[in-house]
Amino acid sequence: MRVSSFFLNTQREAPAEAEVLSHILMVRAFMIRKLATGIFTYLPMGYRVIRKIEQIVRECMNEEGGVELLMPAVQPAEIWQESGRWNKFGKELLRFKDRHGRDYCMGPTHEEVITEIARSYIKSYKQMPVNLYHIQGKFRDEVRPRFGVMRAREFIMKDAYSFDVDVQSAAVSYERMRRAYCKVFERCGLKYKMIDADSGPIGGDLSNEFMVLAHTGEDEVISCDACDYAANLEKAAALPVEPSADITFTDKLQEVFTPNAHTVRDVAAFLNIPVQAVVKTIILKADERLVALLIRGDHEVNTTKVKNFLRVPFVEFAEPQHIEAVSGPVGFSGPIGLNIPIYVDYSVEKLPSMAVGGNKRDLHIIGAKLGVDFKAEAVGDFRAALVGDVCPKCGGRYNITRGIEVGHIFYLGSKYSESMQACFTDADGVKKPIEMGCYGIGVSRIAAAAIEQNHDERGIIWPIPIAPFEVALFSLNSNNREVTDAVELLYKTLLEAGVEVIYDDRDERAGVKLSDADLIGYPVRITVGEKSYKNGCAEVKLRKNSEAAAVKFADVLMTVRELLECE
RNA sequence: CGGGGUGUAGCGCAGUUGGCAGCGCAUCUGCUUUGGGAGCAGAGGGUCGCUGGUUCAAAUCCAGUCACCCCGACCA
Repeated sequence: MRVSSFFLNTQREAPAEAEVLSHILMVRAFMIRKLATGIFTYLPMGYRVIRKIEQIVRECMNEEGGVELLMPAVQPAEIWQESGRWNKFGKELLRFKDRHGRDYCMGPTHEEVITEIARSYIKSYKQMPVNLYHIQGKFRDEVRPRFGVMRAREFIMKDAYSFDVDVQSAAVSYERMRRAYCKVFERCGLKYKMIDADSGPIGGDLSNEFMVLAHTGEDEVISCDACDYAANLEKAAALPVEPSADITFTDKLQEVFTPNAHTVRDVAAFLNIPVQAVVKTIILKADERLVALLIRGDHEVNTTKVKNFLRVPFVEFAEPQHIEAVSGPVGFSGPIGLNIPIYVDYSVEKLPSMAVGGNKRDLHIIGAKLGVDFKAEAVGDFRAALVGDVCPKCGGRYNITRGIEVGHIFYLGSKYSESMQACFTDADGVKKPIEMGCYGIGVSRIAAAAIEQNHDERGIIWPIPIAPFEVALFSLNSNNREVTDAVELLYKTLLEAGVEVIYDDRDERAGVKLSDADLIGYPVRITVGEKSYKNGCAEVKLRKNSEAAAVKFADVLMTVRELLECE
């Protein structure tokens, strides 16, 4: 490809709205253009990257038995009503009506569509296992799109769905996808981590996320400093923590007047005890009922854990009027005399006694004991993990790093097959719901994540497998006919050899071409100037290195091939 | 949806006692340049987000509205 006949318009300055580096660089390198909030055009340079990523995904999926199809972006409301998600999904689901007044939505995901297909055609155990996937534009009306294509409303996703006869077989399908995903991210040249994840609103039991490690990532990843355990903050186990040895605990139950003490910190300061000896009583709304959760003052509640423990669809903090109805004024709730179920975090159980709310304004109670002054419905892990917590696998300590979620795999079980009646007849003649799994990769997000991970002050440094072009070629003296002819010859040679080369044949000064090549981040750069031409050489340089090597014209092709292969 | 902020040329911005709409980059023309975003000379490009109000006069003051960005609850 010649730049003169390509469509390239690099920018020296990015729009002020671009905050993160990948967004700025993608705009400056003329890879994307915003049309509306969270809605982008992939310009030719950017689209080449997307296509490269798609192809890697395709190959890895096919290797593990995936079969590609293409489902529509617009979906009718009926199937969403059937699965029960038409009302549950929230405003992220962009709904609209057609000219006849029928309800439709832009597909944010395709469980409903694929399940509708599966139930129509998969009738026998002989037809499984099967894994269907497509790569397609999704639309989610995100509350706050940001960071360019990192969190766009319209984005390109690969989603796959597996269908199996039983749990054992589904586990094999899940494992194959896990393998395929690792291969995808490795082939894309990304440093990533597979972590345990909560399955979220899509549902199911077993779930892993694939995180690209980057400082600018939006997600927090817990990882062990000693072993390979890693988990989403939502999911990471928080083992019981013993109270500090130097605390003396009061034995005697006693009411204390605590004026103007509204936060745990205030109360601890007023009572002159450590924050960890003050226990918060949090009133939660779990589905339709209220429950109390006891958690140490220095810990935070993880509502996802509570939700999973109680096996309810959602858990949220109760409204003030509900809190007042069961436990007196907000800020003074306590477990003693409370007549809703009380759930206690492991670390609270370790406290010999504690300070708790008194269920009256400005009143706290010290010396309260679990099992004596109040009873727990259950004890469990309900808090968010912290840096320094003990790893459940090996006893090491937790670190927190940031990451960008580029892939997520779920075992769904029969969630959709039951609600949408996708059943098959098994070998024993019994009708059973199909066991499903679903597997997503954010294709457009991978491009952004790769930039976050691979760049310098000049621009992008693409990993070779997903670079828009492998090689950039140009003359440093475009006015010198001999030099230019030599470059033309090199261009022809590389092109005929099947190397993905972009030839910057514009009538520009060397500095312009060099800057553009660095900004766009082609992995290999070949230049010829008057000096090197006299020596019968071209200068070959890797984007990530600072030094160029002089290579005889006849050896350029071989050198390039070597570089592309071993890098 | 709550809190904060911004809308002036393709991009980055300036524009306060209210008085001819500006600068840099980019674009076009010519000459000179040509190994890391060239120099000089010239040119084109605007409904100052939109609507209404105050005023002889509004980019500027007031009201409303829309769009966009940043911080919080979602997700590939």
